[in-house]
Amino acid sequence: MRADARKNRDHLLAVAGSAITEQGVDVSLRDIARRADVGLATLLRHFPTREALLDALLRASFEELTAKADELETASSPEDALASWLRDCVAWTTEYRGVTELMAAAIDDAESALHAACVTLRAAGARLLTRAQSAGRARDDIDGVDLFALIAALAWIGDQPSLAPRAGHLVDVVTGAILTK
Amino acid sequence: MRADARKNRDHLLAVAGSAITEQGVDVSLRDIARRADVGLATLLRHFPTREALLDALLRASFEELTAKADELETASSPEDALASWLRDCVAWTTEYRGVTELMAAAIDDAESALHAACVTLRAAGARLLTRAQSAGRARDDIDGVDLFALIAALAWIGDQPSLAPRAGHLVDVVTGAILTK
DNA sequence: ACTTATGTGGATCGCTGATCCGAATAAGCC
DNA sequence: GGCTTATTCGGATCAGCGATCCACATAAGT
Repeated sequence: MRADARKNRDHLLAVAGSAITEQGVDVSLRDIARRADVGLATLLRHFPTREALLDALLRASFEELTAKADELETASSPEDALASWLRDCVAWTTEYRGVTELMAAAIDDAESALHAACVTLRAAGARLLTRAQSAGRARDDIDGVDLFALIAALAWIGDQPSLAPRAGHLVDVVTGAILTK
Repeated sequence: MRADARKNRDHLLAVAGSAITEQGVDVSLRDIARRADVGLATLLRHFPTREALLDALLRASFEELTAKADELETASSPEDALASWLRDCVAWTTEYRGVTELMAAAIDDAESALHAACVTLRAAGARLLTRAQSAGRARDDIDGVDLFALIAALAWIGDQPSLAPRAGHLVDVVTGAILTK
């Protein structure tokens, strides 16, 4: 990649990061380009879709969450690992308002740039769930997809200004429903 | 209201109903106007915003759900009433893909045309919850807002094509978390 | 310094919802 | 039935969106 292209790409990612943090993932791509002093076409060549931009922007976070799951798998009790990871996932999405929507859409659209990352994340959660179930610490009538749905739904609550204050408590309520006493 | 205006209004509501059922609440207003053989301006004069259109379209459903809550309050046991109403609410939203988003936004935007209906619905749920709590059948650490958030989140799951198949089961899971044994 | 392959961004397209205002028309009156 | 007037209508227009095209600028390799 040419040096100027690399510089534009990095700069765009940085600007997109702040713009999305401020305004949510639905921020106008034209605005991002303007704030980066770059033409809209340039932004769209580096990141052909909004999903591609978010994929580049969130890749590090995704890997972090997946790694965290792996770490918890050996470092904590099955129930603590699951509860803690669930909480981390929900907390993470609050940084990127609206990202839950895109992830839910990406999970069953193999063409989406975010698809792979979402599937990996879901698999990481499924491992923690299976482990807890094997230990008799989580109910057996849910699977990885259910877990992903519940996490996404709780994250969605965190995205709604009116409901966000309850998100933390409701994570506890749902966690209690997943874990067996 | 003039006869032609009334006719246009009713026709628009009917067309909007099918369009939204087919394509979700984000359907283009221009499309609705086209399908109703009417100018876009006419649609927008009758219903100045998408929320106003949905308010007119969903008013009957809202009243039905509220009435159902009132009826259940006397006709069923506290726990059955709550569980059944929760299920009804979630099932209802599946008819109007995307409506959950708008409701969550309307609940803390007093200017929204949907605001009043959402607040009333939330209050109806809160009454059922309080009754179950008084009977010792529901956990005491949640309130009407939490219940609304949970219902909305479950409805949101039902809106996501990839997660919708799990919605029914997850309603049971969450219901189990709300009710005490 | 020159050539070439790469990157850029203004212009444009089709779409969205919002608004304006001249034309059409229903309702009320004589 | 014919006239007047207040209401309603909808084509035209605007600013915004993401997507695409292509003449131009420029970095990289010789």
